[in-house]
Amino acid sequence: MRPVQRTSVSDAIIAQITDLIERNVLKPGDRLPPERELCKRFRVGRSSLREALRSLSMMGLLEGRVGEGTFVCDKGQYVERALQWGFLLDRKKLQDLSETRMMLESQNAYLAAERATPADLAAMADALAGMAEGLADAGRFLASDLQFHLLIARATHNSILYSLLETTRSYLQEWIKESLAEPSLAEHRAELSLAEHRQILAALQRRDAEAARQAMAAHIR
Amino acid sequence: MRPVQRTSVSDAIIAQITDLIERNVLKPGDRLPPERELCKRFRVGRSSLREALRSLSMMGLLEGRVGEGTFVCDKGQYVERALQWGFLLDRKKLQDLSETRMMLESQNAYLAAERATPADLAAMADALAGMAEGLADAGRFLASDLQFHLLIARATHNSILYSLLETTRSYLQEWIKESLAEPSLAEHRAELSLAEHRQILAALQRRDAEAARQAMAAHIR
DNA sequence: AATAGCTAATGGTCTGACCATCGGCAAATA
DNA sequence: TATTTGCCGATGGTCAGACCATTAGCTATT
Repeated sequence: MRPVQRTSVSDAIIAQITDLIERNVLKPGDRLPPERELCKRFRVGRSSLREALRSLSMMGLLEGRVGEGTFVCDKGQYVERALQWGFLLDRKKLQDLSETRMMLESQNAYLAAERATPADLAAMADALAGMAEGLADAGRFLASDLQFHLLIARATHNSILYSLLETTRSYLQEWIKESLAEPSLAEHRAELSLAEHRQILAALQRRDAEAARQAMAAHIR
Repeated sequence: MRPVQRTSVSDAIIAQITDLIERNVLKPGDRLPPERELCKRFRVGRSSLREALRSLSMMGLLEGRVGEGTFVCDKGQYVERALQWGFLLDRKKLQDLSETRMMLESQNAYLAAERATPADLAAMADALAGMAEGLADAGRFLASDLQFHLLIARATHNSILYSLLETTRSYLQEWIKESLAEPSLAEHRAELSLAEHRQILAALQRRDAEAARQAMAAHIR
């Protein structure tokens, strides 16, 4: 004998809808049928359906607009929502997350050195140029900085690694902002950061994987 | 003029409850008042309340047990769950996943070499013994194998890394099973695998992080 | 051609009801 | 006395129906 499988109606609906989104039957921007219609199709009450939709909204997969309908969010939104609960993180967890990110980034740099296409490298160079131009404009500098890191992840041509790094994106952004926060050191730090990024890019262009990894590790540290 | 803030009842409830948990007024294991009671306190309908509770359950903050009540989950599993949802969406790429796993495992070995406690190492030795005894018993061998890898992840004492590896585990378990499936090679492979595990453990015991990483990388490759 | 008003559709919320399950208690049983 | 059985109330899970606020799109007035 073994524990019987006890399924909840809402969970079943959640599973079905996420499956549809995964299989791309429901594409970002698509509108779902009205709730009352879904009730009839799923043969469930509106409460159960709404609990499911609410959970999916909370995860950033769906978005309900009064009077219009329920829509599929474009991918990537779910991460922001999820990490919006960041304030619940205790210190240990922040440390763990930071460590995980550093590991991901340095290893990404290693893989990127082996796999980056000329187009990838050109995009990174662009991002670096953006950082250089934005030395005085903190907002632009940060945006270019973030883009640079994401471009490296993309250059691994590994969707999982990219998605993992993107998951930590908002946390990453906050971290970058803080690291440049002190007004007195801002300029100096920015220049230092820029120099480090140039080292990373140089290693990538040389296809020197080990150097790229170490440069990235040093940069983040 | 600016867009007026339109607050949703469920969101307000979610905010209140998460706030209570954050301030530790609600501790893990605590039981919430019954739903009908909460309705009266919050002055809301049961639908809205349940949508809120359902979302919190989905995030791993609460857990509802029929006939008993609603309880606060222990040890925030929310981040892990968020990450889990994160890349649940674009699997399909076993190659990428496999590569990610190799990266995680080798890096885990590196960290574990620096941080494993004597108890961690002892547990790994036990798992290795289990593998040795299970050379003839495929099921037991695989179970010990899996446990060994999880123990390494645990030895990093980084909850995020552990949960990431555990998540990839379910996807790759089938694959591991198949890799040992060929009857002719089974014994040979198992012995080889055992030897490789011994090398990894030896490196961990020597606190040789680099060797541990390389041994793990070689093993998985 | 532009605006104001109307209408239907839709998500958001509330209420009341019924069901399945669980814990605890009392009665029946050994 | 100790154990089992059956029952009852509490609770989460589900359903159905209703009302409200908002939205888009159409219509008629200006």
